[in-house]
Amino acid sequence: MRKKQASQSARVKHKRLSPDERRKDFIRKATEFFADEGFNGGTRELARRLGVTQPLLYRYFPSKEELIKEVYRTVYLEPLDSGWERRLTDRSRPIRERLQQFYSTYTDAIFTRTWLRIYLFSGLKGLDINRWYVSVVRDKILTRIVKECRFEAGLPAQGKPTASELEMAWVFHSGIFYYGIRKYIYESPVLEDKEKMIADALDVYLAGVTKVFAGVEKPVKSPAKSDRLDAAAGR
Amino acid sequence: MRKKQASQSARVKHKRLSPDERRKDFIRKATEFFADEGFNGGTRELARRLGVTQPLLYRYFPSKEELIKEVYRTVYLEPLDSGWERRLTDRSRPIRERLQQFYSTYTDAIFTRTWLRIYLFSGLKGLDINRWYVSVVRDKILTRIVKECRFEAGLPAQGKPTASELEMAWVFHSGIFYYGIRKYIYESPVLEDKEKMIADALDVYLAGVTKVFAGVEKPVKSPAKSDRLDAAAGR
DNA sequence: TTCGCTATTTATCATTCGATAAATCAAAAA
DNA sequence: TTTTTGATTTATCGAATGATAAATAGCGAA
Repeated sequence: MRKKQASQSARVKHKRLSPDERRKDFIRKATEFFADEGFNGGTRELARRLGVTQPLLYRYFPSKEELIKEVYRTVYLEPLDSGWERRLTDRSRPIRERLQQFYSTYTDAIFTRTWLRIYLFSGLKGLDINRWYVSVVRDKILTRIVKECRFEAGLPAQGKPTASELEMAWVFHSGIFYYGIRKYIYESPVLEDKEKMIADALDVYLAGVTKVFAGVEKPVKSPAKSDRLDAAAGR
Repeated sequence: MRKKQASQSARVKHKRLSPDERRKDFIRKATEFFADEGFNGGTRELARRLGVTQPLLYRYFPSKEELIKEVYRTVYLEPLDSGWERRLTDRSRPIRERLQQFYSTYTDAIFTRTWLRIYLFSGLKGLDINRWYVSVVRDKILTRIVKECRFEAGLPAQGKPTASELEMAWVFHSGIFYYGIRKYIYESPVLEDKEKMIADALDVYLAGVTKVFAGVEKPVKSPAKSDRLDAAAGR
C-alpha cells in the first residue's frame, strides 16, 4: 500500500530531465502555481508541486523574480501568435463575421483561469509588460475595429481613431473581457454559450456604434480630432 | 534642524487617541496601505505608516486577518448607501437620464485607486464578500436595468431577466467598470471626460439593446426562458 | 500632586522566506 | 568497468514575518 504519488515525502528515485526540458516544465508549472497562489507563493511550496527540492530552482533561475519574469513572457505572448490583423481587416467578409471569429479565438486563448489570474496579478503590480499589452490591444485590435466600423458606416477610414471612438471600442472590448473575469476569477454563473454572448455584444455594439457615428460625425465638422467636443447623439 | 515628520525614527512624543477613533483611523489608513502593497504588505510597514509601533495593531485587532476583514467591510459597503433603486426605477424621467445619473454617481464612488485595487485584490482571493457584491450588482442594478429597458421597448416587464438579457447588461456594465480599471489600475490613458464615456456607452447599449430585443423577442415565441436558443438578430 | 488605568512601546519568539554552499548520486564518457 | 560531469539533494544562513509578554508613559480621577 505504497503511495505512488510523486514528490510526497516518501523517498522517490529522482528522474533526470534534460536541462531545457526541465526549465520549460518549471515555467509551465510555475505559471499555474503563481496563478493559484499569487506571486507571493513560496519557492518551497512551488518546488513541492514540481516534485523537486527548493534549491534546484536556483540552478535554473538566478532568482525567484527572474522565474516570474519568464512566466510573464510566456503568458503575455501566448494569445498573440495567430494571424489577427489579416483576418480582422479582410473586407471580403462581413464585419460581423470577422469580429465574431476574432473574439471567438481570442477569448479561447485568454479565457482560462491561469491566464486571467496571471494577467490580473501582474496588472496590480503595475509592470511595464502590462502597459505594453494594453497598448497592443489598443493599437492592433481596437484601432483596427474602429477603422473597419468607419468603413462599414461609409465614413472616411483614414486618420487615427478619435478618443471617443477608441473609448467606445474599449467599452465593448472590456465588456467581453470581463465575461471571462466573471466566469474564471469570480466563478460567478454566466451565460454558458460564449459564442452567443459575443454575438449579442457585437449586435449591440454594431447597432449602437452605427447610430452614434451617424448622428455625430456625418454633419459638417472637421473630421479628425473632434474628441473633446460634447457632440453626443440624442441627448 | 529637527525632522518634524511624524513617526520617523526620531523620538516623538506620542499622542493618545480615544480607542474607537484610533481604530477607525487604523482601518482607514490600512485600506490605503493594503491597496498600495496588497494584502501581503507587512504589519511593520503598515504600523510605520500609521505612526505607531507594530504590536499596537494587535491591541485593536486580534490578528492581521481580522484587520483585513474590517477593510473589506468598509470598502464593499462604501458605494452601496445612496438611494439607487428608487432613482433607477423612477419612470417619470427618461431612462437614459436615469442611467446616466446612476452610473455617474456609482462610478464617482468606486473609481478610485484604493477602491478598485482592494476590490481586485479581494476578488483574486475568491472571498465570499466578493461573490456577495457581484450578486448585489446583478440583483439590484442589472436586473432593474433590464426591466426598465423592457418597459422602454414596450415589452412586458414582469418575470426575471433571461440569461441573455442579463449577459448583455453585464457586458454593458463591465465595459463601464473597466474604464476605471484602465484609468486607476493600469494607469493607461483614457478619454478624460467620464460623463461622455458613460453617455456614449449608454447610447450604444440603448440603441443596440432595443434593436436586439425588437428583432428577437417580439415574434411569436415563448416569452420566458428563451435563453439558450440561438435566436440572434441579423445574423 | 499623587495614584491608577491603559494606551503605547521595547524586547523577543517561532516561522517562513529567498538564497547559498557543500555533499551526493545518476548517467554519459572513457 | 572506471572516471568524470553536472543534476539534484541536504544543510544552513540571514532577513522578514505575524504574534506575544513585559516594561513604559500619558492622562484622567482622587
